Amino acid sequence: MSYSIKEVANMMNVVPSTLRYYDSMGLLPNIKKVNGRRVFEDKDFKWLRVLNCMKNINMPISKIKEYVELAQEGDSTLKERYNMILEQKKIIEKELKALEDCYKEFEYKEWYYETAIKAGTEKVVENITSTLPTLEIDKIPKNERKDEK
Amino acid sequence: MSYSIKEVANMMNVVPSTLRYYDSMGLLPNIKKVNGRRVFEDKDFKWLRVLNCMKNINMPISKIKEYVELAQEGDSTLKERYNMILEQKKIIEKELKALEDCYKEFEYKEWYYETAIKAGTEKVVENITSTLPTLEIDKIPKNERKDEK
DNA sequence: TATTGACTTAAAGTTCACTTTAACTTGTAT
DNA sequence: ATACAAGTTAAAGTGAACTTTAAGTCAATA
Repeated sequence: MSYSIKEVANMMNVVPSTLRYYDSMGLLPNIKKVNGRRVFEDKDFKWLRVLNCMKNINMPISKIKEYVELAQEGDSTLKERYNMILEQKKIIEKELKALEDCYKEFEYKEWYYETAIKAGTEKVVENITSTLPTLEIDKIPKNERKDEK
Repeated sequence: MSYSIKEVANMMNVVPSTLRYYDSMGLLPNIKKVNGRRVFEDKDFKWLRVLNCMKNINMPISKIKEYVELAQEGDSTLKERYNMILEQKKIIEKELKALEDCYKEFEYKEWYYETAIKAGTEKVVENITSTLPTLEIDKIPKNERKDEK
């Protein structure tokens, strides 16, 4: 099967011009062209899935491009790519942790507003909040902070 | 206890000018000023934690500002704020799901490169990948896709 | 044959979230 | 007294990731 740029854009939940932009940045190597038009084939989706994933974790285009270029060079770059994957995995782990902490904060806020709405005022709830556990902001270790010298 | 802008910036892992920018955008209401200088107090950290959290989930500044303005208006906006929280909770849930799927993809990639490096070539692994489960990109329901008409 | 619709490129424009700069004020240390 | 460090504002600058525009190509249909 083959797919037009519009079809693939729909699958990835972006507009066609975004895919053209990615292509112009070198993120879509080896895409077939027929009469000057991009034709996506089943084999391309293996990479599109990874690309979609890299975009989801806000990996910068420059970094994705770097990965693409290494992949183009073949087996000699296996270790480098492996290391990139390990590094990104760590970044995802951090992001997941941050998101989970935020989720907890929002779960608390949900309860906060439910309680406040029942009482008709948040004055009541505000006093309870003082017993909240400390959150991410308090847990950032000194040595990981910016602007320290 | 009171804290300078630099101290608070360190705690939030940003630079002072970022906090000044947030302030200029209305994200830091009711911050005390002494001799024209911002002085952060313990009571401010309740909001700073929430702000930190909202930034973590990439909530746009305009939306955060909206929330701040509602909070400034007092109890009459409790329901509106409650709904914003519920909406954001849903967004976090989606983001968490996407991140988890990406994590799986990267776990697979880790195995992929470990196998390829052992074999000295990725040719061997490429054949195995065909049996991989489909990922997020294939699961996006038609009606949630952009550019459809 | 003419029109329509989906594509193409190159280049300019937009948005967002900072970041930097320049000129200035204030409190503390020498 | 003077210099320094750390803060201040307003305004201009930056970088990333698109998005739009303008002008054109091509294949299928009226």
